[in-house]
Amino acid sequence: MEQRIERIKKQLHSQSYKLTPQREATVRVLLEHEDDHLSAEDVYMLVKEKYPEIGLATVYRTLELLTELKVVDKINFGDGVSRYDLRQEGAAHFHHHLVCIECGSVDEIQEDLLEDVEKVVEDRWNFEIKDHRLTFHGICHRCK
Amino acid sequence: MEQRIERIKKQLHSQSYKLTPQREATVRVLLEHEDDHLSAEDVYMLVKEKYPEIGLATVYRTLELLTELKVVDKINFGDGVSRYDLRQEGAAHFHHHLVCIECGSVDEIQEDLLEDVEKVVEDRWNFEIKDHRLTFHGICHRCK
DNA sequence: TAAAAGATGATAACGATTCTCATTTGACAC
DNA sequence: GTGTCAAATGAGAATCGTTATCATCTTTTA
Ligand SMILES: [Mn+2]
Ligand SMILES: [Mn+2]
Ligand SMILES: [Zn+2]
Ligand SMILES: [Zn+2]
Repeated sequence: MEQRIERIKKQLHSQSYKLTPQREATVRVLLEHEDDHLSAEDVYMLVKEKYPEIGLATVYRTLELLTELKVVDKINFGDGVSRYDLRQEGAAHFHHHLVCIECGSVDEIQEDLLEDVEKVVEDRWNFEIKDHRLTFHGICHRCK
Repeated sequence: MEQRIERIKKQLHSQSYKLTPQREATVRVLLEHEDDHLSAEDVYMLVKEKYPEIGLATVYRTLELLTELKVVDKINFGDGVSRYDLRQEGAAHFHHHLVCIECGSVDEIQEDLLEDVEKVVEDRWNFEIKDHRLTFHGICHRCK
C-alpha cells in the first residue's frame, strides 16, 4: 500500500503534479477498494469518512488527473455514471469485465485473452491498438 | 429498406407496439445512417428534416423502445452521450468498434473474432454470455 | 358514438459533471 | 523565517444529456 502510494507520488512529480493530502486520501480509497467499481460520488463519500473537508469537485479533479496518468481507467457500464478502476501496476492492457444481468455484479478478468484477436485487428484493419475495452454481459456463476 | 422497415414493423406488432409515423421516421433515419453512430440529438435533428413536428422526447422514447427490441444497440464511447447503432439483422452478437484517438473516427468490425475467447470465458468463469462490447482505441489506418 | 388505451409534444425536473471564483496551500527565493 | 506566486481547493452556480409530467391527440375497443 505505502509503496504503491510512493510510486504514484513519483509518477505525479514526474509530471510536476503534487500529491496533496486530498489526492492522497483519494488514492487510498481507491487502493482500499481495488476490486470495486466506484463512481465519483462513491469515492467522495468514502474519502469524506477520513477527510471530511474535501469537496466533490476536488474528487472529480483528482480522478480526472489519475485517469490522465493512467493510474485509473474510467469506465461506463451503461448505468449513467462513470466508474473508476485502478489499473494493475505494469499491466499492458486494461482488464475485462463480466457484468451479470441478473444481480448486477461486476467480476474481473485479468488474463489478456485478446492477443490473437488484436493481432488480426492490427493486420487486417491496419489499426494500431493502444488500448481496449471488453465487457461481457450475461449470467454470472452465482446466478445460474 | 422497405423490407427492413416491414420486418421491424412486424417485430413491433409482435410485442403489441405500433409503428407510428414518428417511429417510422426515426427508423428511416437510422437506416439511412447505418454506418454512423448517432446520438439522440443527432437523430432528432435528422428526423426533424423530414418530420418537423416531432418532439425530442418521442425520439428518446423510440430509441429506448428499439433498444429494448434489440433493433439498435445503445453504446457509449466515453464522450458523455449515448449513441445508437443499428444491429445487423440476424447477427448473433453486437459488432466491434475501432475508435481512433487521433481523428475520432469510429470504424466497425462485423466479424465475430471472439468465438474462442467466449468459449474460454464460459468455461473458466462459468459465465453464460448473452452479449458483449468490444472497443479498440488506437490509431486508424488513415492517421498512420 | 362513447370510452379506454396508447402515443405524442412541450416543458419542467433531475442528476452527473464541469465551471467559476474567492480563498488557501505549498514550494521556492531571499 | 518571511514574502511571493503558481497550483490546488471548496462552495456553489451552471451546463447538458436524459427522464418525468401532463395535457392533448390518435387509435382501438365496446
Ligand atoms: Mn475492473
Ligand atoms: Mn457500430
Ligand atoms: Zn449474477
Ligand atoms: Zn484516425
